Amino acid sequence: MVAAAAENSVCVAAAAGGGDDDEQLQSAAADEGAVREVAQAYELIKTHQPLLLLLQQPQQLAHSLLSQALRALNVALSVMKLHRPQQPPLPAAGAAVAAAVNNGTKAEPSHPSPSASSPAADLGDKHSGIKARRAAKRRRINNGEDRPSSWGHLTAVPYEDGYQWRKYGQKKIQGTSFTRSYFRCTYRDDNGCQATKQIQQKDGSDPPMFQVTYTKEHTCNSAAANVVPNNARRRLDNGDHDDAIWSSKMMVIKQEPQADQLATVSNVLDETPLHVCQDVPALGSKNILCTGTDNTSVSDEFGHQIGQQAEMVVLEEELVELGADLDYPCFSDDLYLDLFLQDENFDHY
DNA sequence: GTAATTTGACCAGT
DNA sequence: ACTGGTCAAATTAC
Repeated sequence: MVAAAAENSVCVAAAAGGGDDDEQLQSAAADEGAVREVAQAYELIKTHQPLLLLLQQPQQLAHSLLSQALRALNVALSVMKLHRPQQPPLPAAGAAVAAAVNNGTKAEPSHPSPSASSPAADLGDKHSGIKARRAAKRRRINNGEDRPSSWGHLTAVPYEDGYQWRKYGQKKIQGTSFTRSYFRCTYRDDNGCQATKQIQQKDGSDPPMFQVTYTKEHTCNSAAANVVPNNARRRLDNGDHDDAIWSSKMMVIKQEPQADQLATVSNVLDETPLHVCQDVPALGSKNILCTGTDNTSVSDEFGHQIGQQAEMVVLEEELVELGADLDYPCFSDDLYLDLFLQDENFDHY
């Protein structure tokens, strides 16, 4: 949950071209979906927090986990809100979404209405054909026939999104050093779920960053069934990782064993119906979290020593400047937020 | 045997 | 013609 929530903190619109009406619509819809998902997770944890604090032992660990997860989600919402100030109102989002989005300034939709350009003006325009097609697409979008549903984010853990995917293709993309992998929902044939996902490794950094692009919403109920797909787990178990992406994943798992473990913990918190990672060591044996103000050295959920207390203060100030609501007393850094702050390309999305 | 991945081929859009 | 996305037969793993 923490990882997934933090991933969403760098959630961006996938349309890279920019400057087009359709892409603005897509971007708005993408952000809308991202905010909705984060808010849903936020509300879920918030609702179950009292119960978990009663049942989980040790309570301190449960408290730390929940606090960090809530904080990560809260920061993600704040950051998304900040970077999309002209986001149109959300249609049917929950109370958390409304509270989070309405907390700040809210402007009218930035994209012009379809009626902004008159049909008469389009006539005689040498680009009337293109405009007509765009208008037709807008009509399809408005009618729900061709709803824009492409969104993506930059992440170090491209496989851990709670859904099960089946790889159906891989391609070398022009101008990139790494192949792009294509996935579709495992339940496409069973449930007709049309969700697809593309994973493109962006660089060879440590950890490697991946651009993950989703298309179409899930219509199945496979969410959170597995943090790491079974097929990926199988391949990792076998040490079969010739593919650049698989090897990258292997690297992530090998270098950050706690990441996989934390995802498992998050799974438990999510009331996951199917829990497949029951062979991991006991929580107490791992340094998953290090929170609080007394620590001189701070670790992220992967166990990285990410800095001293003073650096945490600096990071917190940066977040406040970004508009994040750091209203959680158990503040600690996490890798993804760190990556977000370091991501110079973020503004381009 | 079943299910998932790999990879070259095919197709549509530009 | 080129490129990205998908298909499907072959291959691999359990």
